[in-house]
Amino acid sequence: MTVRTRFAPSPTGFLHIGGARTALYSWAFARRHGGKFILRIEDTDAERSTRESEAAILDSLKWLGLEWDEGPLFQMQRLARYREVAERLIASGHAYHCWASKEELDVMREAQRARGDKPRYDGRWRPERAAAASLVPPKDSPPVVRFRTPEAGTAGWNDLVKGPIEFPNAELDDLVLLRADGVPTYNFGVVVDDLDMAITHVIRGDDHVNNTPRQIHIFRALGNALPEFAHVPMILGADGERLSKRHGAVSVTQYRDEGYLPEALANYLARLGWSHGDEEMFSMRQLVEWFDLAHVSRSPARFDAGKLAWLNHEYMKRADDARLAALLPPRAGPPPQRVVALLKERAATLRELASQAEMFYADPGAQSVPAEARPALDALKRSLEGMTWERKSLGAAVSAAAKAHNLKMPQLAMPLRRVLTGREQTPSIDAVLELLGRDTVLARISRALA
RNA sequence: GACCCCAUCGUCUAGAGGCCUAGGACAUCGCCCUUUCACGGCGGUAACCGGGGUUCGAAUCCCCGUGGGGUCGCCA
Repeated sequence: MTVRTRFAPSPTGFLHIGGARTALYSWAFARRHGGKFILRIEDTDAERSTRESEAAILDSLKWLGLEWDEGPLFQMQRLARYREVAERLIASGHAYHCWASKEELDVMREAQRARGDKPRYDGRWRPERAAAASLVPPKDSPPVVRFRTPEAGTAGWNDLVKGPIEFPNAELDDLVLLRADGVPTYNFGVVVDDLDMAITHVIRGDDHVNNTPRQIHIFRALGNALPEFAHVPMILGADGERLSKRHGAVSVTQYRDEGYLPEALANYLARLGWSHGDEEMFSMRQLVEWFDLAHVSRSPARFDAGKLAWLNHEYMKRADDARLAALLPPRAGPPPQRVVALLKERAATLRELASQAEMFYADPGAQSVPAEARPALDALKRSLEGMTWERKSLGAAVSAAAKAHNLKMPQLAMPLRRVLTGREQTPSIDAVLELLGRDTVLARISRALA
């Protein structure tokens, strides 16, 4: 049997890093086993689903390199199928119509809560109970379809990351399968789709653990074997709270926009909650080779922006100059590729790289020079005028000028940095001179000396 | 509150009864390199939540506490 996994986001917002990691694991697992990774869009929440979110999610997945083999498949295009399956469940006695209004249910839950009970549907429209209570279906309002959940016994499975999990059925109630308008609810859509798509391994967030027993009952009622389930823990903020906007960037697109490299984010996310011994840096290729559910952590992990930045920096240092240059905003001046070669080692993100690159593109304006450095700077200027414009000799010229005027290297190099770039923190001075070019260098020194 | 799950350095983790006087990485601290800032090199501080068992032996198994997270919708 070939492995088939899926990622099933609802298009109600950007792709969060938690979702991205789930998708990554799901993808890696499929690839690892030579299976298929399928994308499904759970757009049954008409209120909140948007095309923009859908596009953002697909973009994020592609950017991370998570290519899917089938889909995207849209639930709203499968309404007839859900209705058909619901009818089957009604026919077999596993589901029934319910006319309880939302107001009525609110009152019921309120009363349960007041009594200290867990709020849940009481099964009042189960056919036998409705008959016993002489309930009559109202003519004007169409019913929803509810699932008849077993009242005794338990539902359990062997979770591929958490191990055996079991819920008493008494904890569950009769959930809605189909709304009055025929749109399926989450738990029903998932089961029908996972069945139709022949999903073998359901890898999803921890927040779905409680839905699993309900889905198991539906799978069984439909007479089907269960897929394997694997619930991966949540990602929490640095403070241990559920990740939210106030923790800073939480969406994949935000990280992209802030200048992170996709392979770095993917690597970080993969490592956050999964391990292969002590490996910290690995390619997607290696991830696919190594990935296994057994080494996914069972407890939630805190997101560490500092470590992500470190990893990104590592990838930046190793990245191809031309590639990084192409990712920077275009500027007129020294060849971006050479600027990148000089700076990538000192920038943790593309954003930082771009801002540092400005030292080679923006005119720093007039800079003052300490009196003690003026004679040496003037001498340097003269020797620069006719010399070969090559890094090694440029460096020699600077140190010669400093020595001739009894200055320590920093006493000349620092003012020179300021004059040329407006900054005191730059790559080595000879490299700066070379890249800036003779005309610019001479013009700026003259201006400073004037 | 009920139910479910979890628990190793500040953080991410290695660890599947003896290999652990608990390893790695980020962060942090110190030293070295150095014309600045970085990079790099070397070194340090730092953890098995608590209590009971089981065992010749427990970070690893069991129980109870405690703590954390998740879920209790015609939202996914």
